[in-house]
Amino acid sequence: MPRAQREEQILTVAELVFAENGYSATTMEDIAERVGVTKPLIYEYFGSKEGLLSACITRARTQLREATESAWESVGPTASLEEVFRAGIHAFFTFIDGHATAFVLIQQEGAVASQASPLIESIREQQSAATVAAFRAAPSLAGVPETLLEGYAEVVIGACERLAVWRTTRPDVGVEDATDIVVSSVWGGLAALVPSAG
Amino acid sequence: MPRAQREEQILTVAELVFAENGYSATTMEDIAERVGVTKPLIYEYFGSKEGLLSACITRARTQLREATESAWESVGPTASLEEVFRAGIHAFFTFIDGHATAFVLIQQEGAVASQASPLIESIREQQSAATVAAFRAAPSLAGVPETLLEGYAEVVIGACERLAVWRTTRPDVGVEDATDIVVSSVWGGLAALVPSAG
DNA sequence: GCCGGTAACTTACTGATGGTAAGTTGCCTT
DNA sequence: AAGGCAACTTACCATCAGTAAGTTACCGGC
Repeated sequence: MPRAQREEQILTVAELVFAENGYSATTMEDIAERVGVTKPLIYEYFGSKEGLLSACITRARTQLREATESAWESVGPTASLEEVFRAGIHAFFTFIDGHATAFVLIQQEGAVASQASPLIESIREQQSAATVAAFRAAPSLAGVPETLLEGYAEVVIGACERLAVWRTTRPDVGVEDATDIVVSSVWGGLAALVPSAG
Repeated sequence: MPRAQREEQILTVAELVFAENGYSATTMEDIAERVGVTKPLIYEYFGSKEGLLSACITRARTQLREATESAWESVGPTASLEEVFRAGIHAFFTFIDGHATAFVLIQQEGAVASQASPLIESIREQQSAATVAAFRAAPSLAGVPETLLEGYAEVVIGACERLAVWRTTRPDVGVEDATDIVVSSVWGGLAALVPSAG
């Protein structure tokens, strides 16, 4: 099997096993066995156990960001800032619903090495940057200082991630409900930034 | 040395070492050596490596919650809901500023066992519960449904934790700035809940 | 249609480390 | 003094991350 394809396969299996058993309880042989190869091949491709986790998280975070960006784009150019805002949040919760293992994995970020693996951190920043870019694209937010915009983006992302965790213990809270909670709690503050409207 | 005292000492060292090197890169002997005891004693007291991490996280989260609650209490009974709200958030960021290792540790939660170890999860819930209780104590929020209140609490906590991470790469953003960002982005939504005012 | 090379993959191993069994020391109570 | 328990150690095992040294099979060039 060609390398690229095998790597994808390993990542998929690893994501599942890491999410099921947790990082430290998972052995490289568990993963190798379920893929149908032997350990050294995985080391050849990913370097180390942490490297494998990093690769899994990077892929999951990239998928998450792409899902969000795609929602922003598909909302149409005539949409109001609030519509764009809501669409992104809705896409976030929808993605989590369909990729539970990926999300469990993202929470295992802390398991990876000390000096916050710069790779992981850069991927994380990409999502903040994308959110900031979405804000900045809105003409109504033109005059708002960059730092404030970044702070708001972090607030929204933090709120979404935490609510996603909360939702795993509250099956009665659907995607729409979660979206409503985020929008209604944070939208007011964001709207207050735009000079003209409220 | 009496057990209770030794346990505190071990927790303090472990918190430091885990925060410095990350969970999987630290060995039990690293910790034992820096404490000045041998491995089996730590196992006697904390059961396992994960047990030790759990104990560290539990202590750190408890301290964090207590700092927040204490701020709520000391704000006085005549304070408005907004003042209470702001005081809690301010206390949060102040605590993080003074306990960097504890906070790095809290982010390592994901490193601990599979299906979110019930112990860790219960500690996490304590903070949400405390925040909800603070909301509920406000007469103006009397009629708001419980689920919504819980959702808002999660939003605020998520926003604060994420901003705290962000702040580690933005030294120019002080405690006051971070507090302002959270209050200004989320307060509007919370205020909208109270029937009479806006 | 053989042949050199490389990509995909394996067997067989090592060292580190999480975890444990079986003590040893010393204080504290009776 | 004796008994017992709490604090702590030495010496060990088993597992698992990581590696060295191959082996197989495909693929391009002559």
